[in-house]
Amino acid sequence: MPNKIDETTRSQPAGTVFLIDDDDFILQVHAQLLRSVGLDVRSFTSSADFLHAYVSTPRECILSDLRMPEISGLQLHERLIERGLDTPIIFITGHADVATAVEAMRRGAFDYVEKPVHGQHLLDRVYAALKLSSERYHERQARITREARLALLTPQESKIADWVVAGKSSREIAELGNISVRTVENHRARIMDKLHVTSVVEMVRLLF
Amino acid sequence: MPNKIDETTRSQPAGTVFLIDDDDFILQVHAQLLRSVGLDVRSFTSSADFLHAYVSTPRECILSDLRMPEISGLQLHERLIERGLDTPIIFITGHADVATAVEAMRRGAFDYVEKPVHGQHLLDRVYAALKLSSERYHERQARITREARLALLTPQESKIADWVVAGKSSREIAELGNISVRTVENHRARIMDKLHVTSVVEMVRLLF
DNA sequence: CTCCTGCTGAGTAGTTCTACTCACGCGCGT
DNA sequence: ACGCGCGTGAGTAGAACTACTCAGCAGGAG
Repeated sequence: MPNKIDETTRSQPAGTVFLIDDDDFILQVHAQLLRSVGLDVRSFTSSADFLHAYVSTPRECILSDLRMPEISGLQLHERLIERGLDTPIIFITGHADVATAVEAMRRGAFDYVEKPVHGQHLLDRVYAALKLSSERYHERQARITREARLALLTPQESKIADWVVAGKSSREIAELGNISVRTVENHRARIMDKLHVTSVVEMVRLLF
Repeated sequence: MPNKIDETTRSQPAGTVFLIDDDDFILQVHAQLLRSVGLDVRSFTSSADFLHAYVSTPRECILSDLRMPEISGLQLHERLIERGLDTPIIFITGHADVATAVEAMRRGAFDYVEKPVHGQHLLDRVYAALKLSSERYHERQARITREARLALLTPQESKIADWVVAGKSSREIAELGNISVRTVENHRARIMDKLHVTSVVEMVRLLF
């Protein structure tokens, strides 16, 4: 029946690799390697080009040269972090020094590979990076959902929600907030409604 | 009144540094630097000596040479990981190569410093490592407490506890376990008692 | 065999939560 | 001025949970 695999299904187990290198030849060699195993490859000859075109996907990683004109690999990494992005990034370099390598790793680079690159080794690292990316994507999605729900709450409601999650009973909350128990119960009902939960336990699991 | 500061209070804000280097001179230089800022320093001339004497403390880190006879720094790190220990480890090395450095960082080393060592820089990294150690210590303590509580539960009780945390009501649990609602309620009471919690919310926060 | 623990079940009573409904006052924007 | 969102409060009813007590039965340890 399914003679046509849709985009989502196809890109899910594979993934996207953003390739950045100022050397066109290297770019093509790496692209070919990655494409040969079914990965979606996007090539860029400069950090600026990449930063301009980059749109986050659910399962991705960055494979970047370290030494490049204008925006170096480390600077690129910094820019991404500034944007709040935690896409796994693998650096490839020919002329490596220990200090730079350690600095890159300390700042959270996923890996640091020296040229000449060994094909299978690179693929292994790329797959590991993609796996991490996928995990982070799902965490992020969960967080976004949670925050969207929280945003629906009025200030008073979220204050009361915090107390509920802290384990306070309606009566205790009433005392803490100098309001009646009935009002607390009304707020609780509205909170549960807005958060789409049916019990306190679900609510705690969502907000804790 | 408190003219005598007890051991706990004194070692809390400072911390312990385990120093490992096969070069006695280096060992003494580093020890002096660290002791000058009030840190508790334990020196070892080999990984084996250290591994034999090592007892975990709440706030500590390891400062180890990388290249040593018999058990190298990387191997030492591996042994620690095998033992389930995540003590922050800072490697110091004179003859560094990028591959080793990256490998060490990838495996979770806290930092990797090249000789000659800049005093203040090293101290900064040591303090950061101690901070991480302290955080992990508290997390670990919390986990141990939780597991100790869980161990008190009988098999049936922990099964029911899981269902409660999953948001099931007593009636639902009764159906799932083919037992009466009253029995579930009895188990719940005993569970809350054993876990030292006074509400379902506390229980969820403890076990989730 | 007897004792102890774990699992099961129930009675009773009280507290707490949930699900509805309705209502008043305040401030804000049209 | 009017509507609307927000916070406040309440009535009613039922469901769910908590806190005690008691008790039978199976299985393992002594």
